[in-house]
Amino acid sequence: MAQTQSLPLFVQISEMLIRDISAGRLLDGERLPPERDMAGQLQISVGTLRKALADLTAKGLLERRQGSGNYIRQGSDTASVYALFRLELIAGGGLPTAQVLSVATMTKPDDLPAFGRSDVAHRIRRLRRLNGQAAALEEIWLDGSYTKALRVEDLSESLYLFYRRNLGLRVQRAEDRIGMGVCPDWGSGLLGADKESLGLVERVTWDQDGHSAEFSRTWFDTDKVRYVSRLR
Amino acid sequence: MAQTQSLPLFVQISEMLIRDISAGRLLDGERLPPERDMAGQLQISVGTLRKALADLTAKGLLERRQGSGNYIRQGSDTASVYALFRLELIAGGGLPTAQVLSVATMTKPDDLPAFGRSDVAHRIRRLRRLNGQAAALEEIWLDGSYTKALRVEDLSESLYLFYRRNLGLRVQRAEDRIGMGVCPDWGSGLLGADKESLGLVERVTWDQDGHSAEFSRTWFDTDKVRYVSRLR
DNA sequence: AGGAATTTGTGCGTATGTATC
DNA sequence: AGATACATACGCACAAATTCC
Repeated sequence: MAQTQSLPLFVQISEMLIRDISAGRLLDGERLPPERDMAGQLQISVGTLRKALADLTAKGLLERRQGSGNYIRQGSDTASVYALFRLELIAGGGLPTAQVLSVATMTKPDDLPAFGRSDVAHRIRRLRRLNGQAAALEEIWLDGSYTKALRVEDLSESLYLFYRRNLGLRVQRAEDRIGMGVCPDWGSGLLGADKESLGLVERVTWDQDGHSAEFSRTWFDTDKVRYVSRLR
Repeated sequence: MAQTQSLPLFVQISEMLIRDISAGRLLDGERLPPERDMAGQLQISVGTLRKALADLTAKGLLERRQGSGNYIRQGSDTASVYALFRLELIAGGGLPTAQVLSVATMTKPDDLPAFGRSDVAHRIRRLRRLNGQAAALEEIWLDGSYTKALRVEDLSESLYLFYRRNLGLRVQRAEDRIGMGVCPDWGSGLLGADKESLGLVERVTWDQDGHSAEFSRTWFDTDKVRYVSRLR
């Protein structure tokens, strides 16, 4: 099992299992083979497998029952397994898409809280939709230490996928502050009927090394949309 | 290292370190001894110590740097280390206290979402304060499967401590839904000036076995208070 | 600049405890 | 009560990152 210059073995196993769940090869409620058997099939040690399974548990995809077995727990959304937070329609669900409005790089304005290790940051403004309907405005400040430049065409639908694949940045932890706020100038009109007051979530995220990576604000109409955060 | 009928060793170590941080015996930025030395001092194996340290990392209290060392990262709030979520004054901080208004046990009303394994639930209503000032109303529905009866005098300041110590219930995961709502009848007047609309967080929590344990609603004045959730 | 020493990360194997079936 | 299966704990070897000289 030599595996230099690739991801750690337990990460490979964990991601393989996540793919199996996403693809429907492992179904909700299904029981996995005993750890020793499974480790034997995969040609890895029990300890390594256990580390991969602990990862799935942390993501809420697995339930481990001592004396019983390991059971797949497929969350409501398999697509956004990596997502710690999501927007959803009050009615429930909604297909999420995101449209990048602008990207800019500048020295951090004074009204931002302290985060990251650089004086500069990339500002990403997005309009997020659910089932095609405008649902929220988002302004993300990514610390300048991860990349020098950022272009609109770099950004795929999933920011976190881009962060991970292109910048080597993995978001490990986040803190949300929930309150109300007024619609920013640049977003006026984009959310439909103008409201005096919108739901506002301010978020700071941290990377795999414990450094704060992003500060972001998300404005949304609380009559149409809910903001869901998954904690552990 | 026999340790029957007490908490696992790695949990004991983790909690000891958290107490050390809270008490100021370990300061922000401080570097811990090498793992092997530390394990030797504590008379435990390196693997066990590593599990405790992983726990601190997950809580955002430690930064581990390969080839360098383990560094204390003291969050803004040392007191509520166990908390996944907290209320704070917009100005920042505030000493949290909670006053139980009522406890009742009944079959679950229809307007609750599906959670837990029992048909009955305990309803706990609390008034939460910050620096003595009324900050939020809270209605918690605890699934009936954890205990038959619940009395006001059972409940300590920290519900989660009570859950763990008396009910064997450890909250492992939670999901918050953020929106707006109107003040419930039973709480009118308690939050001071009547508002048309309050911040509302609906929360479902899961126990160590992956069963949903609680459903709760928290109402708060978004002009005075912010709701903070810590994700991982 | 570069190599050695230090320190954490990964992976393996094993023994024993404890919950479930 | 016995078998099964996960949980905890120990120890070792080597890899990778950092630091120091």
